[in-house]
Amino acid sequence: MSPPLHISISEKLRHQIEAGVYAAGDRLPSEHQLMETFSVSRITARQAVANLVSQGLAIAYRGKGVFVTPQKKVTYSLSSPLVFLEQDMARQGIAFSFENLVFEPVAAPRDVAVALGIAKASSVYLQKKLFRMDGAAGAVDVTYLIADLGERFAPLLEQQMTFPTLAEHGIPIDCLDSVIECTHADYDLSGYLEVPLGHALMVYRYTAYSSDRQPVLHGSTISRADRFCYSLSTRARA
Amino acid sequence: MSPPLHISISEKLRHQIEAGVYAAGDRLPSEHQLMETFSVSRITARQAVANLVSQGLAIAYRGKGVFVTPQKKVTYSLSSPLVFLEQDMARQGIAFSFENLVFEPVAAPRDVAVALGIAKASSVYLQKKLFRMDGAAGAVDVTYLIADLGERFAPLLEQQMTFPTLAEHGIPIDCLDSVIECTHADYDLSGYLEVPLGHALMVYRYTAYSSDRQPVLHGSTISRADRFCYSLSTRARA
DNA sequence: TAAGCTCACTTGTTATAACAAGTTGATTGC
DNA sequence: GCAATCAACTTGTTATAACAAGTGAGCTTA
Repeated sequence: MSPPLHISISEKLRHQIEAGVYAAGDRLPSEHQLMETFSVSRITARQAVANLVSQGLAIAYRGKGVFVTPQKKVTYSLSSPLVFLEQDMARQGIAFSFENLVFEPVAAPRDVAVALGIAKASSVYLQKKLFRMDGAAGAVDVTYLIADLGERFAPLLEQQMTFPTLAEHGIPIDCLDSVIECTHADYDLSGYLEVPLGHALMVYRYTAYSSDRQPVLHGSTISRADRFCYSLSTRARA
Repeated sequence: MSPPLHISISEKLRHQIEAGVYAAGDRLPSEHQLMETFSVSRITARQAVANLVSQGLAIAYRGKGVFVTPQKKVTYSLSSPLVFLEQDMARQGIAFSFENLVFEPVAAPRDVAVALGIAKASSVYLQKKLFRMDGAAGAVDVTYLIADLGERFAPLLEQQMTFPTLAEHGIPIDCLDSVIECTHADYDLSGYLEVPLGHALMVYRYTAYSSDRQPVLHGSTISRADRFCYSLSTRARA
C-alpha cells in the first residue's frame, strides 16, 4: 500500500520546493547526495528526480545539476484575440522576436485542406516560426497560408508577423475560429522549445478568415506551459 | 550526434502509431519483445515505452501490456462560457456525472482571498468534485465559494452543479474572469484522473461575479488533456 | 600573467539481475 | 461440470555496475 520509494522521495522534494526550502533557480541535491540521504540506489534517486522534471518543477542540466524551475507566465487575452502578439508582449514588458525556421510551398494535409476549404493536396505555404520571449524559446508557430498570399508576401513574411503584414496590405483578419488544447512535447518540439520529452505544451489552433469570409490561413501556436497562459473575461450566458 | 537508443525506438514506435500500424486501443509489443526486436536491455526498452507514455501516446497496465491511447476530445465553447457544463456535454452526447469529494469550510488561501475580495484566512467553502464523462474520470473541479452561500446551499451543492443551483435561487452569474493554462499531474491528481505522474492537464481557472459585481466564487477545473479542449469563435480586433 | 590542461563533479545512457504484483488461461482436483 | 490452483505472461520497483559527456575550478606551463 505504501507508494514506491521514488515517489516518496520526489513528493518530499516537491513539498520542500513548495514550502520554499528550495527557491526558483536553486540547485537541488545531486543524485549522489540523494543516494546517501535516502539510502537508495542511483536508479531510484534518478527516478525521483525524473518525477520532478516530468511535473515541470525542476530541470536537469548535464554537468551542472538539477534546478528548480521558475514559473513566470505571459498572459494572452482572448477577449481581443491573438492577432497582434507583439503588442501584447510589449505591453507586458517582454522583448519579443521570432526566428523563421521553414517557409516553403507544400501539399496541404487533409485537416488543413478542410479548414481552408480547398482540395486535399492543393498547394499551400507552410511557415514554421520559433517565437522568443526575452531571448528564450517560448513557442513554435506552424502556419498554413493559402497559396496566392504565400507567394505574394513570401519575402515579407519571413521577417514580419503574419497578421500585421496582411493587414498592412489590405487583407485584415475579420474572424477567427480557435481551439485551445494541450499536448505533450514530441522529440522535435522538445528540441525547439528546450523542454524535456513529454513536457506539457499549450496548443492554440486557429483558422483566420478575411472580411469576405474566405479562410486565409490555418495554424497552431504551440507554447511552453510554464511561460504562457490565456485569459478571457466575459459576460455569462443569459 | 545520433540520438539515444531509447529515443530511436520510441520515435520508431511513434511513427508506426501515427501511420496506423498500431491503432487506438491496440497492444504494443511487450518489453521483452522490444528487447529482442531491437537487441537492447530491458532498461532501454522500458525507457522507450516510458517516452511514449510521457507523450500521452500509450498507457501501460501491469499484467496486461501497453496500449495505444484513444484521442477523442470533448469541446467546450468559451464563446458561451463554461457555466452549464451538463448541457454542453449532453449536446455532444456525453453522459455527465460528478462525484463530491470534499465539501467543507476552510480558511481562504491568499490567492482565493484576493480573487474574492475578502480578508486572508476568512472562512470560505471548499468543494472538490470529480467530473465523469461516460463514467470515466475527466476532470477535477476545486471551487471556493463565499461563506454565506456555501452555508445556505450546502446540501444542494453536493448533488447539483454550482452555477445552475445558484441561478435557480436568484443568484445568476453575470460575469466571469477566466484563465486557461496547462500544468502537469502531481501525485494526487494522477490518482483522481487516472493518468501517469506528470501527464499534461488543462486548467480552467475562473472567478464568477453576481449581477451586483460582487465576486461569488473562485475555482479551477483541471481536466485531462486527452479528453478536453476549449473552443472560441470571435471577430478580430479593429 | 594568461592560456591550456587536468581532474573532480555533474547528469545521461546502457547493461545485467532479481523480485513484486497484476492478469489470463490452462490444468488439476473435487 | 465447476471451482480452485498454478504457471506463464505482463509491467513495476529496485540494486549494482560501467562508461559517456558536459561543466567548472584549480593547477600547470609557457
